[in-house]
Amino acid sequence: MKNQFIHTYVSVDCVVFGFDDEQLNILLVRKNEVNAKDLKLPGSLIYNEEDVDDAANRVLFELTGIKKMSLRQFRCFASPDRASKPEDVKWLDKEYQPNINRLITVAYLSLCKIDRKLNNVSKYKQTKWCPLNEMPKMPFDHNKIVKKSLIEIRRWIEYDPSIVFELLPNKFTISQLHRLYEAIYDKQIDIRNFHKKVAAMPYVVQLDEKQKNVSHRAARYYKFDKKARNKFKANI
Amino acid sequence: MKNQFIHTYVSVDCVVFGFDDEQLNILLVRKNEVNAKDLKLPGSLIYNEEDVDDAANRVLFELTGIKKMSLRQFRCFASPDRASKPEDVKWLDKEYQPNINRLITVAYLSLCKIDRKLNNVSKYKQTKWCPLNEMPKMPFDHNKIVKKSLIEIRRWIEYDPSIVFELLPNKFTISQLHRLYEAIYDKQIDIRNFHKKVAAMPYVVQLDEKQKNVSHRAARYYKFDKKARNKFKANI
DNA sequence: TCAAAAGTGTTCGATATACACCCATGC
DNA sequence: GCATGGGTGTATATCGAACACTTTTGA
Repeated sequence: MKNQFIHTYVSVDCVVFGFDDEQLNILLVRKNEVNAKDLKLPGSLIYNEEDVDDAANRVLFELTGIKKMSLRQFRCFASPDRASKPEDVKWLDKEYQPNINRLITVAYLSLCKIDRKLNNVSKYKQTKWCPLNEMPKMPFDHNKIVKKSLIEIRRWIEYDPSIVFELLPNKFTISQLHRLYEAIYDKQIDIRNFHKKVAAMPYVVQLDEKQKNVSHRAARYYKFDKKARNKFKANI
Repeated sequence: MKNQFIHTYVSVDCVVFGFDDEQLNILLVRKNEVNAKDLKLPGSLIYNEEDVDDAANRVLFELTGIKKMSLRQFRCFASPDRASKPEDVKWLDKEYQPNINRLITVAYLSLCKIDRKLNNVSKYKQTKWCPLNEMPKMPFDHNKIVKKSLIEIRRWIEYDPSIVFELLPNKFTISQLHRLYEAIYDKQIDIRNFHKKVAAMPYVVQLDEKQKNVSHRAARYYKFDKKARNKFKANI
């Protein structure tokens, strides 16, 4: 047995984005009491007969109860010292087993409606939607992963603009969609140009329904039409 | 020791693109005689104290003698059966050690001038630039990796158009650059519009030199100016 | 009637596309 | 002189950016 080659555990970590009508949030979890204050990205070691994509799907299913969430692998993080801080080693000891000297992780992006009822009870002591600008200090290199994920989510949306609707309720107003775009790109977007842009999306369809009991002109609701999206995609 | 979690070796595999003035090529290698006919992607298991990026740099350095080649991680391939074909297991036995039951790999893109003298002697029995449309059947999931890499290289170039110059000689003609773009995007590009496009790149600068001994009007040479590129980038 | 957010068009500049002929060179 | 590839300009369409006022509703 040559010893110079790494022989290691591999994990997945998921950066799950949500949108609270004001800003992007990321779903963090706390699993046990070792470091009571430490929230982290949801993740897991991967099993023997499991692909990394399947492991990410499993983690997300345990969190949300959704079988096949949209997800996108974006990077393997493998710095030799990413799991070497004493508190992180301690956490690994307790959560998995002692003597995990090194841990490689594969990071995933995913999107989730923020009002989705989560499987709080089963696996996690706590789950928390955390606004992007209030990220706590997290264990391992999770802060670095979140930072990189912001670049990737923009690239993902550029590649497939229709995924943003996974961040919105089934019916939404143009205004909500507008705020979402502003949050993602972190800049102001002219509302008139934005209306035109949305009008050019055949997969955003107007509903008959309007807002009720709002102290201003009621906004129309829209929905995302998946079939129209697929037809539209096929034409490009 | 819980047994259900994967405990595995991790490798890197590099898809190195080159351009032969007609089409894109990929650099394949053959390391030993076990499967004498099998060319594969250059790669290596990663060492104990090594990051994956460093491992990819090491593989590329051993191939080309270049210390810091441009490279880009694009995906972790971890299907449980990717290294389970008998001939692949046999290869791992011989090349590394027996009983590697599973192998996860992290795939990288890189670019190399095709006339670069390679370190043929040292490590590889054979290295070969292989045109994209003549890819042989390769071991593991290397054919799948190459397929995915084609999508990624376009995304990379869109993100940073100036990397294409790593595929061309230090001095090149517009015509060469034109053929390269056509090969990358696999479509015809109008030459007049292309000239305009190049003229708008401040980092592509005309040289005084022209082609010699060609049986047609001699083309001007151009070079890529890295400093101008960086200044240009900073302005965006 | 006031506050608050919804909804709506036009103009301009930049960028991408389509398209055809003359030029320089070696043989 | 001819075959081969090099080099050039103009017109049109498309897309994104800038910009301000009227409408609807509840309080």
